[in-house]
Amino acid sequence: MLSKKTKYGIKALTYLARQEQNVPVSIATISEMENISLKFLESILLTLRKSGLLGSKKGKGGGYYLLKNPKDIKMTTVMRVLEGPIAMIPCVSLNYYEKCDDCPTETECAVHLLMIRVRDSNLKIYGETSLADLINY
Amino acid sequence: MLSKKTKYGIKALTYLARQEQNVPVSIATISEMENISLKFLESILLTLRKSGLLGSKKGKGGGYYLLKNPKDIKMTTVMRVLEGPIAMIPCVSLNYYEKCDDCPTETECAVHLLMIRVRDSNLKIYGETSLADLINY
DNA sequence: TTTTAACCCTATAGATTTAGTAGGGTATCG
DNA sequence: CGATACCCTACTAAATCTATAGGGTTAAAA
Repeated sequence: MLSKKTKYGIKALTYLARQEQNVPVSIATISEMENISLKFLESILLTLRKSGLLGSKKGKGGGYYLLKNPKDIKMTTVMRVLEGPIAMIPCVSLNYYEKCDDCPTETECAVHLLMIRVRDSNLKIYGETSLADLINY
Repeated sequence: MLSKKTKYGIKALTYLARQEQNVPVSIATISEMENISLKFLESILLTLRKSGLLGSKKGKGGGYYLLKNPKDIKMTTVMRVLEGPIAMIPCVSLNYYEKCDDCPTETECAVHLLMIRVRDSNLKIYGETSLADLINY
């Protein structure tokens, strides 16, 4: 299951991507427009800023804004920042690999084999989808 | 992330699928061979039996066995039984659909759009992979 | 018929993760 | 200076996961 954190994070990013000019938008505005709890959203946007996807401006007229063009923000990055590894199991993760305790040889593991297929297919989708692709409805 | 329950369940199913004859195999045997906690495995096999994938035989010489040919057991079924919905979010689930609280119109939701793509691609993989496909390593 | 192997089933508990909430601190603009 | 808005840490309630406990039932073999 996708966490609310990821869901809200993507909604916030697309809200910012839809702005005509790239001026700062306050947490409060995004919170209202997208129906997201203000304090929860605050912590999500903080994560996105620390990851390098968003910039922020403090004080009156401040808020968050995208640091890159929406078409240059791949969902692979967004998902890794918000949801964590794209692989469904550590033994097939490219960035967070970890051996299974219970498998003597992972090439013989059915789960391993299946999850490699799932990982590759999901990586393909996230890799060829950008923020810009998600706002053209 | 894939739960241990699903992981162990798939490993148990493939263990049964690898048997030459379809004779009952005890929980204890599978537990030892696949390094899975006996009691945890017991509850997983119970789930698989109740879902109609496995049959069981009580008493001495008893155990669990597949009710169908491995090539006729699609991973779509296995995943739904063990892990639950294949969709990553209820608003794109075919079998467990639920509307999001925060979305006025879901056709305009970026998350919805993205997760439909992910769901379809995963459904395709699970649909064209059978238990038999996973034991040919 | 008694013993033993093996599944049946419910309840519970500890650990972890999720989804927030609280509350004060800091920077900026007018 | 004071209002606005982000910064950051800590905490908590609820849910989920990963088992474990323990007794009950069935069936085959001695």
